[in-house]
Amino acid sequence: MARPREFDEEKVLTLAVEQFWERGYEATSIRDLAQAMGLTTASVYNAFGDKRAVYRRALDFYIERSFGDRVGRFESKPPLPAVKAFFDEIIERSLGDVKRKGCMLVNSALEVAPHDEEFQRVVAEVLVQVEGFFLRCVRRGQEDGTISDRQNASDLAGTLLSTLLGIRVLARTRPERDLLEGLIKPVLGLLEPAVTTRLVSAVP
Amino acid sequence: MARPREFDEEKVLTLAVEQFWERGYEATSIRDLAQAMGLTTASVYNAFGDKRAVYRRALDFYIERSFGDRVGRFESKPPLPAVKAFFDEIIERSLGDVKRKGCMLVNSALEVAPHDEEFQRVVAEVLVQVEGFFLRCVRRGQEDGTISDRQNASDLAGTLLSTLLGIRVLARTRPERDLLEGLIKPVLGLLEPAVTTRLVSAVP
DNA sequence: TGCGTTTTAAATCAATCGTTATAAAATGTA
DNA sequence: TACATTTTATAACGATTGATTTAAAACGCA
Repeated sequence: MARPREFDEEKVLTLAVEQFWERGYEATSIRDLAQAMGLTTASVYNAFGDKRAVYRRALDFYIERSFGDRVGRFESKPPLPAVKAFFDEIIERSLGDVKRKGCMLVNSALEVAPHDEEFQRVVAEVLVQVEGFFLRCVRRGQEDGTISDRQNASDLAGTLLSTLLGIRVLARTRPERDLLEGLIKPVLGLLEPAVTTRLVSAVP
Repeated sequence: MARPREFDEEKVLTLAVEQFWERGYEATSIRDLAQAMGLTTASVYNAFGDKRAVYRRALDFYIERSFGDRVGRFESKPPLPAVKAFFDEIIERSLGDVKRKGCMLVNSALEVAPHDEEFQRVVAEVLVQVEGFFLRCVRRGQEDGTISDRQNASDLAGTLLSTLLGIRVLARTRPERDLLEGLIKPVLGLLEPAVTTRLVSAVP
């Protein structure tokens, strides 16, 4: 019926993600983008619409790739190891981030979302999902006694979420292993059941 | 000797901060900037150099105004109340941020610093200073017994720093009081001395 | 009151911005 | 094989970008 596309949409979207992720929205021109995707500007506009639409698709693609499977992958583990493994992976990813791209969701939360309602909604939804993952972990752990119940589960989930975001920002300018691995220790200690409390009731 | 400036440097820098803070570096054109500062583009270039130089001066001005006095203001308080008051103020500032500008230092940590060595150094230095403030608070508290010593002081300082950055990011898309005030509770709980431990040693 | 100097204002520079025509190339279907 | 349709490549659109030029305006000092 018509001339077929010469490119694979997933492939060029991966390249678009790479470009926007590294340089951000404003600092990436359509020509930068087209070159990174291996397309002409005409093809970009024909296939995706305008620049904002490409960014939208790229961000969705990034979110799907970064949060879609990961949550499920950790949720099969016991609660405390799940949280620990989650942060271990984030720290390793941050330390291995030679180009200092950080997390594209955090980047768009600061550059794009504040001036664009739609992106604000998208980012907020993902943050709610991540918070939900933490909340389910904490609840499960508090029920089976593997996570301390001295603190409210919702509060703890919020603490974990803000810690995650904090690491992502901090690693952007100070990707130091000691700093990142050190700061996570007290947070994980917060989750561990208090042995001292058991000792008290065991003494008499 | 020559024609005097018609503007006050501090005043126009305050306006430049406002513009860069709200829109970021890339999304702010020289004409946006000049208009916000109430100057012509020629005056901007004559007085400051190029766009990057204006941003540099604006960021320095912001840092001085935001971190310069604040640290000293809290450091006169007892350690735990100092940390608590610091976060209370950050939360109130975040919730009152109608324009969702967030923290200009965090913004530049993500938009400018990754692609500019000089700004990377500037941002990193401020983060080290804030970490130092937290570290001094924790150390003082651990010495006089008002802050728990179950966790390493450096680790705790890192946790507080990442929590601060996390709040700044989170509030940008989800400025919800319950969320922010909730997440800070476990972090402060982390600092409080453990009453149970004292009970254990008091029993025999 | 001029002189030297700097800041202003206005216009303009080439380059790049996001976006779109135009027409050739490439397909399935008739 | 010719037609209808879509994707390509190339070029160009007006607008805006960061930055500069030119000349008038405004001072201190001689």
